[in-house]
Amino acid sequence: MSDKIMLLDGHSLLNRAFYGLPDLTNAEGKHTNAVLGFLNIMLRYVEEEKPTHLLVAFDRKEPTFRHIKYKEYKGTRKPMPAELHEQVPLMKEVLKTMEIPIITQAGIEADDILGTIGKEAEEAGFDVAIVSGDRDLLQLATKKVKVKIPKTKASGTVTEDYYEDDVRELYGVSPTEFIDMKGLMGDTSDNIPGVPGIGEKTAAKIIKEYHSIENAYDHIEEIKPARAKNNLQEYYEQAIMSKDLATIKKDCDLSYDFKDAKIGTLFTKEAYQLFKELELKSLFKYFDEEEKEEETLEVVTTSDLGEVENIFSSIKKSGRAGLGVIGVSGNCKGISLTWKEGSVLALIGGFVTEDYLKEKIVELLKEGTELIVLDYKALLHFVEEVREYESQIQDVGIQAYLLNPLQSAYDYEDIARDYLRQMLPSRKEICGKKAIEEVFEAEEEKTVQMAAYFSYVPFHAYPLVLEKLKEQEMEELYLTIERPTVATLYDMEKYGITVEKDALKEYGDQLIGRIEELEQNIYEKAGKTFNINSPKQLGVILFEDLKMPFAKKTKTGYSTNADILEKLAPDYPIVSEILEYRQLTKLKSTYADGLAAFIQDDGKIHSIFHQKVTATGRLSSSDPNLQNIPIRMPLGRAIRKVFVPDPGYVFVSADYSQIELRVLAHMAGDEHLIDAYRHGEDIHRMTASQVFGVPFEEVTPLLRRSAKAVNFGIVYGISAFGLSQDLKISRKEASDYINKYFATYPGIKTYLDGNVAFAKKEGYVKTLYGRIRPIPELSSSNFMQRSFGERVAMNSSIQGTAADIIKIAMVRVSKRLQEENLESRLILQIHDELLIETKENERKEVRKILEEEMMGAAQLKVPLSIDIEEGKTWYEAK
DNA sequence: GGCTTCACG
DNA sequence: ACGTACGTGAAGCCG
Repeated sequence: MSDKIMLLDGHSLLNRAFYGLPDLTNAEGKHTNAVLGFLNIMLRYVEEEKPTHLLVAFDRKEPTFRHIKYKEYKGTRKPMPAELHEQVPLMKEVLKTMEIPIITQAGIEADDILGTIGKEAEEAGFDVAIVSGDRDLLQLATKKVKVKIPKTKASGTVTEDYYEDDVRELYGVSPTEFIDMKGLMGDTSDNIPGVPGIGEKTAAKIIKEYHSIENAYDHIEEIKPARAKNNLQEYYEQAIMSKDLATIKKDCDLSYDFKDAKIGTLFTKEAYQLFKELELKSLFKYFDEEEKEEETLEVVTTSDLGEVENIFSSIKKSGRAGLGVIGVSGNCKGISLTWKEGSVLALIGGFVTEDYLKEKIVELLKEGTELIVLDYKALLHFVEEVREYESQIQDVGIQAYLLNPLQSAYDYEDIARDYLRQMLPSRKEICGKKAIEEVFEAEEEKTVQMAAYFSYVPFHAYPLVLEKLKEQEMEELYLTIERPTVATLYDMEKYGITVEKDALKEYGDQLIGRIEELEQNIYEKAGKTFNINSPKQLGVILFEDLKMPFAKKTKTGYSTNADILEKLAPDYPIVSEILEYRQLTKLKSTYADGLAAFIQDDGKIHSIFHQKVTATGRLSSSDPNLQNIPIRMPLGRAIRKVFVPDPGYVFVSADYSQIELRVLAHMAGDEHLIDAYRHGEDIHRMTASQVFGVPFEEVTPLLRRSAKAVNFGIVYGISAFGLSQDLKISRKEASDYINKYFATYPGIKTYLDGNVAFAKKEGYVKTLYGRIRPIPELSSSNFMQRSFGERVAMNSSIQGTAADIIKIAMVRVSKRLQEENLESRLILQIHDELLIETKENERKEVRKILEEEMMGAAQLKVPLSIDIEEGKTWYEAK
């Protein structure tokens, strides 16, 4: 069997892959989708074609186009997006590690390289396969040279293979005649002019008959139709030039050696290292264990009590240990400890009881050991007593979140990847959906490894993470705000909030009747039954069956959201009923039924508060989300009546008044806005008065509402379009409002612009307390993404600073409650609001604490102000 | 699992 | 010309 060489068109394939795959980046923000796509195509073909030799041709530098002068002349040359551009050198590096030769040569384009090597390889007796995303390469097909064109589709990559005969079959001409055809018909995408008036049909007909432009010209009188004849006569020189432009050279002077193209292992150690760095996990399967050098941790799992005690005393001596708790929230299956290079202890099952483990952990802390964990709050759920030693506990998960809040997770495999540059199998990969015990029974070895990672990773990552935290000046933020917040959240989770189950059930039942009534009315008016909950079906009913006008937006169908339906409601009674139906079913499914499912045996809901989720530093809540309980509409608001305090307690709630605008006033240092707040003005009315040029007393409710929307818009990163949508006014008007606003508060404009400029330069924005939010979108080549990045830059330091202040307030309030030995406790945080379950006789004291600690949480250039309310239910306390 | 919609700040 | 307000989580539909 003869040797087979596969020649790849580097830029063309990268290009294909880039546009065929969704964006993908590694932890450092390097874009990798084109590289991955390229490799997937290449490896698949290596598998299918089994070539003995492989090489890749690249253009010299930029993706030079074949006919660059025309491109530039016409100004149609699109620059390569930066996200793709940066992947070109990366791709070359990858190929180098796989020992695949790259051929580039000054002044010679990639397809000429492919043409030349293809021909020379054929002459040397190789079977040849040329891979490119560019159909122009078809002219290189012969009986022995196959051209492969991959097509990246959503369903996967489909390939078209062309030998000489396949080209003939498809176009009716030979590959070389294909060039002549192009010379006649031209190619707008390549800016080959061709002959005016001759398209694909005519060109094919002429070349089929005369086989070349020159020969056709010799028989010019015979050419039909007349238009083609005349134009060919007139544009003959242009046709010849076009043909020349379209011709891929096969006689370039290249220096290369087929020997270098001989395929080696491909999957070298170096390649594995690089793939690891790029986080191309899906390619790991190609490597042998040898290249992976997956170091398994040496883990001690002793069943000798004496040995365990010995180890604990050497941990105490070392002063620091990584600690992992294995199990789910409080239900501990074991722990692992890492206390020096290469020493890991996993204690799972066997003689170790939960109480024994808890005791040992507290003992370590008592003797001054610093414990490094991935999730301090989880540790608290296991051993609450550790809170007394908070200064000795480091939460690497939170530290990693502060360094990059954009990640989706901060599990051990994430920290190991980002800071230790190790790709560890995740818990999910090891256990799947199974419970730990189950896996432990079947695969003890693996479980022990995983357990070890839980302490190994934080222990080894901590020094690195801490150093970066210091570099970024966020250590204080961590020590004074984030770490103390952990125990506060733990308390809120543990206390929970009582929900009256029966009352909730009744609330839900009372919705059913009306929902069914609406359902029947809607079916009747629609003339048929359908699933009202399906936006797709609903869209068809409204905009096709009932022929309602301007079915405006669409992506996967008609848009049927509340904004659109509200516009239709006045003219179509069915739409009002749909809106009401939507409202009621939301209340029923998400709140009535949804909340009921979370009520525990103690009659309470213990939702989870997340500290490592949001990009801005806010908290989030889940299972269930108690931060989005209805309040805006009366019927929804009523659900708050089922949230009640323990007997002998009341709810006291305190919310910051316009904290984000006040933060903005402070950070921007705008004199006018600061003055307004210092005088305790109604800020929206004030804004209306100044922006619309009306005396303060004469501001109408409508004007005030508009001004309020503008104030909101400013905080969100104002855009004329967004404001116009919100106020249902024209873009022009919205734009006028914005301009007037900035004229009124020039300091705000300067600040926002400065913030965007800073973000563009540094790649992130900062809050008042030093929290960062990276904004990778700002360097995107996509207009939409970049604009988004600008809005984010304007919003994040405001939202983030407000979040910082509220966290400070939470910690201060909790501390006061504890210090003063009160029985009242903080049970919820809803972004700008704190809810305190307050002992009846502590109401006065609690109000005082809230005022002092919330208002005193930050010293801004404007006062912080809060509103306090209280009641026997959450409904009343608001 | 992605998309839509909608509840909150 | 591009097609959006910022930040979340949950439910239901549908390929």
